[in-house]
Order: sequence, then structure tokens, then C-alpha cells
Amino acid sequence: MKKVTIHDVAKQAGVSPATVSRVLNGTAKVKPDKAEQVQKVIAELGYRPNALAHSLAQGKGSGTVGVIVRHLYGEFFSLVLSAFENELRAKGLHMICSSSNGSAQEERQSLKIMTQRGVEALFLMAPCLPDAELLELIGTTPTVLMNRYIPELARSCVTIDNRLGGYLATKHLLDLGHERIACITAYLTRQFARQRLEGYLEALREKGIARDDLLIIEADDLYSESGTQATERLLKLGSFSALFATNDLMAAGALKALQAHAYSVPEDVSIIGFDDLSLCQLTTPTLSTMHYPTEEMGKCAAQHLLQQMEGKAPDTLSPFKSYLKIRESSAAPKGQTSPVKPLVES
Amino acid sequence: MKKVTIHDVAKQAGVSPATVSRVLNGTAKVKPDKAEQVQKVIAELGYRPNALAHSLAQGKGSGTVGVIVRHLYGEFFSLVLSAFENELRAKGLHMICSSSNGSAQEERQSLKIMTQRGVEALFLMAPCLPDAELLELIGTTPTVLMNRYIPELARSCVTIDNRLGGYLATKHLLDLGHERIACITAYLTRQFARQRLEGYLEALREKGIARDDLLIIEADDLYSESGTQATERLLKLGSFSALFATNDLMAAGALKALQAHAYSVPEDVSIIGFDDLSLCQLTTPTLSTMHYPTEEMGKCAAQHLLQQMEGKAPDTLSPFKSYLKIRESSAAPKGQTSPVKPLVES
DNA sequence: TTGTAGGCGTTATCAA
DNA sequence: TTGATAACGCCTACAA
Repeated sequence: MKKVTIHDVAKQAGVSPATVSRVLNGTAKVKPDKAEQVQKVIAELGYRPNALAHSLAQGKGSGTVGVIVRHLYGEFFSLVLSAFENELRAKGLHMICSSSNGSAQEERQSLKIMTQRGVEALFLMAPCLPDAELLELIGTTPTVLMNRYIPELARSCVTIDNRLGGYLATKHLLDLGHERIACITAYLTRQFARQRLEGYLEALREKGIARDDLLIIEADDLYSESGTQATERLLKLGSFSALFATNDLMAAGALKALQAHAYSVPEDVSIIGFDDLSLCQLTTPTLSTMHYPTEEMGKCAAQHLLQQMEGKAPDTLSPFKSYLKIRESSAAPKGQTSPVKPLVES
Repeated sequence: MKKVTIHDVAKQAGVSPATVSRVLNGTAKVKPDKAEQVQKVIAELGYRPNALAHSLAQGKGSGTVGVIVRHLYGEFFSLVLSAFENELRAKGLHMICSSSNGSAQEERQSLKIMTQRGVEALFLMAPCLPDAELLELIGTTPTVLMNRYIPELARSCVTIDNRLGGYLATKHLLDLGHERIACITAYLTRQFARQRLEGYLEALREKGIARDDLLIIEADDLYSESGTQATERLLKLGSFSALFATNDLMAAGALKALQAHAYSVPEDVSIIGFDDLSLCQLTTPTLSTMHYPTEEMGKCAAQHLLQQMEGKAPDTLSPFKSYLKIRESSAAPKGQTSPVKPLVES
């Protein structure tokens, strides 16, 4: 039971391979009766065209785009990916994807294989390879970068203004009247965390509030447990009436820690997160946060990629902006001053 | 600036294409100096082997496996996919994936393209195509089905015992002393929902408690909002001291609804969900649920697929079992003296 | 409208 | 060890 090829079909149908190809792709006109006969034989033999050979012969793309993400899990990546894939699929393109787990080696490997396999384009989410190597590996393949800026690819970086987000989040708390605002940040090796922290600092500076390193704490990773732990530490170190966590998971973890210590949110402490994960609507209280336009960004990436593939001059991309999503976890401080045990101030 | 092929390298290096191929794949021994020369030219010309042509010539697989999921988003799918991909990547295989959005047409389309593109295997999560068509489309490609049972593919179905899960969840509530236990189920067109409901009913039956249709409510979908809405309806219809939601999102939604009506959980109403999403640990109170072994299942699927690809007789798969994860949302009903009262033993 | 021939980039076969 | 040469399965001239 060998594979049936276009030749088998041709022979069986009493025509030439070329003719079969024509009825297959509608490349040229074929006499109806011949065409019908061919179709019939195709069905009989259960013939399936070999897409590989097809691409090879045509020299064109393989109908696939390569996607490399840090992780396949996590609401953020999933949503972006989902939006991205929906756009792609509508154009008949498929996604060949792999995760790097933050390993440059994995990334390199995947990138190599994908380009060799003839992906028509590349979508890289927060790649960790150094600029130069990345550019080399990419070669001339149309590429969109997400959450990573490389000057040479300036036109193709889909980013979000994390600094602005951090600024707006902090400003929200300031506007509510908070003055001692803590910040729990994901580990600062991650660019987004640094940027959000910067925004936080800027907002404070603008308000004339001095940076207090006792109120800034760098967590071990970016999940809820670290948020909890960081908050525990925070509670021992300083006093604060509000808390900015650089992502929602940590914010939710912080909420847990505060509740465990019998603080109520937002009465005793206000919290704001970042990302607007669906989880924000399910905690008690619901979490104020910075909305992250995941779907839009995934869609944008896809469209930009399609433009590049079609040879059009792609739009110039400007950073997306996140905006405030105020829910229950943020409110004005209870009294005039911070209600949380004022170690330093008292 | 055309593509540089193996011929270009050969010419430039003063050897034959075959030799270049040899140094490339280590297929046979090549004199060190020749080999070195070839390597040098490869670097100079920036030659990249064409994986398509490679597969074509070798007649072997393309190094890819096709994956079709209902959705790319959602913690459940992401985690399974992530675990699956990690196993695969370790073997140098890549994933070409697409989502069907529950559309048979999309599924058909993707399946066709993937097999044509020469995927070596298929991983289908809860496909919606009818058995017969699915089998036909799959052909002889090694396949693993997740959360779908097809007799012909009995050995390759990775499933979970949803019925058992529903039973255990309900039994947990019964054991706590609850008698009026409501059930919010995802729409019953989804098999998993029907099965979990069955488990619920069985537990009640076993306890001699009659089915009360006022306490069973079918939500519009399976997200938290429907859980909230369903609970709202429930509160108007019947009285209950415990609630089994057939998934965590709905459970979390139910929790919100109850809290909005000033019921406290678990004092007034106990809640148990299903899936053990990370969200369960972040709600207040934390959610009791049935643990769903997502990673294990994803990993299992990958391993089974690898076995098939290697021609080994794959292990026979038995359904995974979910187990109870008791957290804060379930407790004995108010006024109950002894929390757990096993009828038989007392 | 149809068939023939040559090529896509690589590997396998078989002499040399 | 090497190098021709024939596949691999399909497509696109070009010719008929």
C-alpha cells in the first residue's frame, strides 16, 4: 500500500500528470469529461496531493508561519496567540509553533528549523536571543516582534507602553489620595518589569514623593505565590496604604497575603495590578488593573505580517497603550494618613 | 540575491553536491580537509539547507505533528498544549497547530492541509467531526485523541473519567452533610458536561436523594458570567446549601453571585468546581474543586504519539482520574453538628 | 485542450 | 572516499 501519486492518478485516468495537476489546481481549462474522470479516480484511489512537493516545485512559501513564544501557557500568551492564529487561518496560513522556555538555545534551534522548513514569516514573542544573532537567523524572512524592540526592525515591533502603564496605575493611586504606595515587581531581568517600575517611579517623582526602597520589592518570578511572599516581606518592612503589583497574578497573591493578615482591601490597602486577566473579575474584591489589549496586539501582529508577506509597505507600528480598569480593589485611603501600621512614621 | 543551494556550495568548494550532503548530515565519512573546506564555504555563502527538499528526498516525515484544538486560549488547553509541546520538542519535533473554534468545517480544512503537508502525527483535542469522517481524514497517520472516544481508535484516546469526577465532587458535598445540592452545568451539548452531570446524579441516587430539576441548571456556555447568571436563576428557584459547578470558571462566577446576594461561602452555601485552575487558589474563599491532571495528560498524549511513530505497540491508555482538592469553599452546612456523617457507619 | 520535458533542492545508489 | 545519476512528487514552460 504505497503512496499514490499524481502519476498513478494520471495513468489510471488515462491522462497526463499535468492534466491531473490542472484539475487539481484549476490552473488551466480541462475538458469537463476528462476532469470528471480524474476526480473520480482521485476519489477511488484516495489520492492526496503532497504539499511538500507542491511547495518545492512552486518555490513559493509553505503556507506556514513560524511562531516562537516563551511559554505556551498563561492567559496572556494564549490570548495573543489565539487572536493571531484566527487572523492567519482566515488567510489559509498555518502556524508552526514552539516555546523557548526562555532558553536562547531552544530559540536558536527552533528559529533555524523553521526557516529551513520554509516558513513564510515569523512571529516572535519576547525572544531572548541577542539582537545581532536574531537578525542573522531571521535573514530576509518577514518578521514581527512582540514585546521586544530592535532598531533594525523598528517597523515591525508590536509593543505596549509599559512605562506609561506603570505611571497611570500609580497615578491612579496617587489621585485617590495615597502617598505611601508600595510596588511589587516581577524580577527586573524582564524588560516589561523594569519599564513598569520606571513608570511607578516617575509618577511618584512628579508628585514630589521620594523613592522609598523599603516599599519596592522585587519578587522571584511573576506568579501569584511570589506576590504573596513579597507582600509578606513588605508588611514587615514598611507601611503603605496602597500597592502596585506589576502584574495581576502577583496582585492577586498580594491580595491573599493582605487578607491573611486581616487587612481588608481596599479599606486598609488599595491594590492595582497590570494585564487585566480574567481573574481580576473573580477575586474578592475584584482587582483594579491596567488593561492590556492582548487580542488587538495579536491581531495587529498578524495583519502586519500579512502586509509584509504581500510585499506591501507595512504600517508603522506605534506602541499600544494600556488604560485604567478601575474595579473594587482601589479606593481612597481610610483616614487622612496610612492606616497600615505606620512603623516608620509613628 | 538568489537562494544558495547545495550545488552552489559544492561548486564553490570544488566538490560534488553529494559530498556536501555528507558533511551536512554526517551520513558518511569525508576527508577532514574537504569537510573543512565545505564548512567554510557554507559559512561564507550563508547557505541554509532546504528542509522541504530534504523531506521530499528522504520520503520521511517532515518533523512536524499536527495539533488541532478547539481554542488556543483557556488555561486548560494551554497547559495541555504546553506539556505536549515540551515532550515533542525534546525529540526535535515541531507542532503545527490551528484552532477550530468548534467548527467542523475548520477542522476538516486543517486536517486536510496538515496531512498533505506531511505531518507525521496528529493530536486532536476534542474534535467535533463525526467519527467516520475523522477516521477517513486521519487515514494512516498516527493519532492521539484527547477527550473524545472513538472505538476504532480505542488505544489512542487520552481521556479523563468525568463521570467519576462529578460523582466524587458531589459525594464530597454529601459527606459534609449537604442534602440539597444544586448543579450548574455547562451546556449539555458538550460531552464532558453530560458526564459530570451524570456523576452528580449518581451520587445523589446512591444516597437516595431524588433528582430535583429545579436544582439543575444548564448554563449558556462555560465561562464565569454564565456561572453568575445561572446562580442568579437558581437563587430564585430553589433552596440549596451546596453547589456543584461543572467547571471552575462557573464556580467562580457562582461565588460572585452568591456574595453579591450577601450569602457567605462556605457558611451559607458550599461550592465545588471542576478543573483545578490556578484561579481556584486566588478567589476568596479559595475554591474546592476536582483536580484535572492537565500536564500529565498532555505528556501522556505526546509519549503515546511518539510510541506510535516509532512503530512500537503503544501502551493501552486508561482514563485519567481526577481527585478531590478540598479548599475553603466547601464545609458542613450551617447548624450541622458533625460535619461528616457517613450514613453507613454511624 | 493536452502531453512532454525539465527543474525545484536534497538524498540514496552505485560505480569508480 | 568520492562523484555521477536517478529518484522524491509536483509544477511550469513549451510544444503539439
